[in-house]
Amino acid sequence: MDSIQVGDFKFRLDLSKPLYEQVLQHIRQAIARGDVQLGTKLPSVRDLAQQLKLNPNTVMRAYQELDRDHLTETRRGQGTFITSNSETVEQVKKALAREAVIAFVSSMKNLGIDRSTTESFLKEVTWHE
Amino acid sequence: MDSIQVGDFKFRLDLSKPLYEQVLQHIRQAIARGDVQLGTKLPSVRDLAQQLKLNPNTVMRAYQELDRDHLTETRRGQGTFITSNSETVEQVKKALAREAVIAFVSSMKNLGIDRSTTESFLKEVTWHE
DNA sequence: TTAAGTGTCATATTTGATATAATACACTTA
DNA sequence: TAAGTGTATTATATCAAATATGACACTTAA
Repeated sequence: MDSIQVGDFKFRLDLSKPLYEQVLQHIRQAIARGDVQLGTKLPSVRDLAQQLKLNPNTVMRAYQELDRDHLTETRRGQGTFITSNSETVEQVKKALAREAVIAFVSSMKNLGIDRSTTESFLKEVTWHE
Repeated sequence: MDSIQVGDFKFRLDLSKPLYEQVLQHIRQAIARGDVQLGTKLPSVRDLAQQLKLNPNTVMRAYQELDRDHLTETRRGQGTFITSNSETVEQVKKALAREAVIAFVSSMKNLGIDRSTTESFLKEVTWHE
């Protein structure tokens, strides 16, 4: 259990990818899953940085990308808040799902694996929700 | 069409990932797909490097990883040859497919998307072989 | 008004993986 | 022997990521 709980969010960081990207993904997924209430405030840049032992700039980069996707809104002097627009969340969620599907299908096709075989592979996976 | 044909292999390199990794993937996928005959010789390290305008060390790194997976065998002074063991190829192919499936399922679960919804997404994809 | 907490910006520096450059060595084959 | 193989070594260059540090503008509550 090398994951860190900060507010409503759980983070598990490693060296496989850029840290700012991992922070971004964790928060984005929490929002997409509905693990956090819409409209609530994210931890402050400095807070999160301190708790994750990261540089504030690294956290800020993640927050700015969330803003770009309109998953968050930043109010100067107040903080960064999760959007209250559930439709935006739904759109982003679908977009991310689509990306994942495209990447997956591409991988399988690159291996020369056809549709039905891919579906078979998928059926073999035990799916703990 | 910014892809380069070298022997039986087609390469399309970009800046999204390490070059040695892309070279590795292209060759690995060609073998897995059965696009190249088992037992045949890969382009020499120097040849491939020259044609792809890469450093020989970069190509060598890709070749060494292929060797590690036993997809190729290197004979000193002769070159690097694709394995003749079709079972090995089949194993690697399955392993790569499994990896892709695992990663995909993980992504979908991280988004809070269940199995049946995932299957629906998959059905929406047009699958040109 | 003030102080603390917010996001933001700018600049410089460090770090680590990637890639290149240039040689050299050992082996095989024609 | 010469040309073609893979391999190893050392040095250097490059670039994105991450850090360090300090400053600024705004909001809120004391």
